[in-house]
Amino acid sequence: MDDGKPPPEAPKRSRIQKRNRKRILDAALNVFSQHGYRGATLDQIATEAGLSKPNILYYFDGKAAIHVDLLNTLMAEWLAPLQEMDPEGEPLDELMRYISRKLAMSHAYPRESRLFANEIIQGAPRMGPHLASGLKTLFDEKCALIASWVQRGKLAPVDPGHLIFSIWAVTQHYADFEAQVEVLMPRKAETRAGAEAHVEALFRKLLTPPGYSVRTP
Amino acid sequence: MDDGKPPPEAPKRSRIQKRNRKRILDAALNVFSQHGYRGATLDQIATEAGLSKPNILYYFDGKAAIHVDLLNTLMAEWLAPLQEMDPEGEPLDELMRYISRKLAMSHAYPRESRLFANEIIQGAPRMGPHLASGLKTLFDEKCALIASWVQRGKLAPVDPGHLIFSIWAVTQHYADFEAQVEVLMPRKAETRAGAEAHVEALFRKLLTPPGYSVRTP
DNA sequence: TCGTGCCTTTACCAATTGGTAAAAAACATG
DNA sequence: CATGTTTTTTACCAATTGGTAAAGGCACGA
Repeated sequence: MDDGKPPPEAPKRSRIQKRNRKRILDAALNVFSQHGYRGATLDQIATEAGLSKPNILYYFDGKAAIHVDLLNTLMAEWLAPLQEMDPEGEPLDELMRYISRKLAMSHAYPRESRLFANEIIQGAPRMGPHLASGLKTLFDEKCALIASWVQRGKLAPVDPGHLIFSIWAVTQHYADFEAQVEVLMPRKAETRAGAEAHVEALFRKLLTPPGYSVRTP
Repeated sequence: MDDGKPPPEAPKRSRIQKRNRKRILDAALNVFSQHGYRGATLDQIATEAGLSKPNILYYFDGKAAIHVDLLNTLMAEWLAPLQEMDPEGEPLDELMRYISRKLAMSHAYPRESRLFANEIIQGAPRMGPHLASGLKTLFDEKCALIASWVQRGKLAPVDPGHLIFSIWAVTQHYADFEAQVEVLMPRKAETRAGAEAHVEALFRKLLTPPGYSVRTP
């Protein structure tokens, strides 16, 4: 695959460039995550960034380039928790820790979650290759790892792929459907703690292998 | 609330009107569900419907009206399974049946699911009232029902609100993130059966109360 | 045959879209 | 302060946007 951005080569950006690029990306994250690619406008991004439209096009090669930049950055950070699931660790602990980190990320970075959701809902037109290469590899690798854990009896029998899907679904739901959650469950502080407990219980019950240290003998 | 459309009064639409309105709504469902409200264009809807743009505006009072019509229709059908969860039935059966129906709907109506997802992700700007009134009432009612089931020991202790959220999240995920699922799990026929089994196991394990007819004594 | 009411098209609009050219301003550095 | 470079603004542009006005078509009963 081609890298749109050069991490090994020197980006050598001036102070001003770094500051303004960050402003633009932050504004674009707001706008893209709320309206999707086509629904977002450069004028809106410019206004939100406090810059003029031509000035934005001085820093980025067009609307698409901003979107791609956001998506690239996002993917790397987004997949880190899954990547760090340790084959050497205790299987149930590793999975529960992954779930917990994923849920925490949804709470901390709801805009990123919605940006990603928007792109996927629209059929991933600007991210298809990204998915098929990087994500697919990681997904398959971790599926195999989970399958081996199941085989060794360290986890209850479970379909690894669908397990990962349901983890993503449940955790990201709190970010992507925030508007709905807030209407239906207005007390915010409680919601977060409740979500954590619920998600923890949901997956612990699913994954705990039979006869694994029953709490009520 | 005000009704945009008159269900009690006679809609009295001609053959042609019924046919063309259906065409327009179907085309609009495609476009809105893929691009969100702002990303959708009347020209695109018109082309997909096989009609001219002014002709579309002969049947609907503008882009917003089409969107609202779709959303109204959607909400009614979308909530039916939850509505039909029977207070008199066997709790675990009722919930598992609801989950199964919800998953089936996501498979059968992915466009509707994505239309709804798009609207919520964007902060539900054209559906806030709808959520706060109709949905909230139903949600609270069913939460109370589930809570009473838990109280009677018919279900394992669970937060009803978060339970419903996780049911929505997991089931809708297969529709909303279809593009991702298809990349990561290419064999389609198996995916559907696997999803059903996984979701069933996930929630059955969560909800089955302690000592409820253990399969492996 | 002629209306008449429903449907469709043609020809427009003003506003907004992503994007450009080039001048002007700000900045850095000798 | 003079000079070259980086950044920002001004003034545009063609294409697309949602929407309108008005003229045509079309079926159908009197």
